[in-house]
Amino acid sequence: MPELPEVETTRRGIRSHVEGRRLTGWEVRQPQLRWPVEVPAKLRNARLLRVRRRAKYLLFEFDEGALILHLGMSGSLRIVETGSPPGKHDHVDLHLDSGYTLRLRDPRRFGSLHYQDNVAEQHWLLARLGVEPLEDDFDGAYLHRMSRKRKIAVKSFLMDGRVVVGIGNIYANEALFMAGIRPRIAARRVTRARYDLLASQVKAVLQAAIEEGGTTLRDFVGSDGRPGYFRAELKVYGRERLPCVVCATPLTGIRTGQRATVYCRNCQH
DNA sequence: ATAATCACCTGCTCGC
DNA sequence: TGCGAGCAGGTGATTA
Repeated sequence: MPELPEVETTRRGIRSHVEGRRLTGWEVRQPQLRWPVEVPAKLRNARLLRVRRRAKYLLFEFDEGALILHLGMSGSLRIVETGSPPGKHDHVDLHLDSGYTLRLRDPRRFGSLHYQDNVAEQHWLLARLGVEPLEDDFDGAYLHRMSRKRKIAVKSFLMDGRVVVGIGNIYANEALFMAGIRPRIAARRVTRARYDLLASQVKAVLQAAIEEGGTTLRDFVGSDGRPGYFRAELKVYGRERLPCVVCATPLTGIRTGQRATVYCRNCQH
């Protein structure tokens, strides 16, 4: 489940292989991802200037527009030699003038590939997104201000992409644990001071995961292309009924808004 | 307007 | 051993 750190790790892993290259062609073997795959004909021989990230989207910028890629739940990118045989779930190939191909694999097909002329952020998928969690405008004051009328669980609030992007289920659980906040508390009832702590813990856990991805980053050439998932560092996610790493109390597993939620009833209030 | 639910899709685990 | 059921999860669309 690529979350923001995994997407960022992917970006760093592939950028040196694609930036500055021309797109010589492509193959779309399965056009039905979450939305129909878009690769306009005018991109042939276009130069890929750079790869950026916005939320969990990877933006491949060309002179006149950008391809907008989302890895969904099961997507991954790898760099392969052009002509190497695709696997069952290798849905899209982008051929580069280096003799290599950027290959998208996505077994569950929750990912997407769109094209947007000019600035990628003008695309409807990106237009209403909230702030980036690692930028300075994401802080306790922002969370406090945005939550004043919100009755939803603070965990659901934290995962609302119109508020702040890139915080999926795994890191929402982790950040709330680190901040000592119970996931089901109404967002509007969390104090400014506690939002200060929550914002800083969100940054810390995402940054740590990105650095972990950097250290465990596999070679994106010829490998399976999947960055590490920070598994060893997770303190609550996937650990229901196991002892809390701080106080040894068995962790509580619940569901908030259809999502698996794990917390420590002793450490989080 | 906000909140809750649904839908998309496949691989994997589980119980029988 | 085989098989259906349930689950996982990002996020836009739909319903309440």
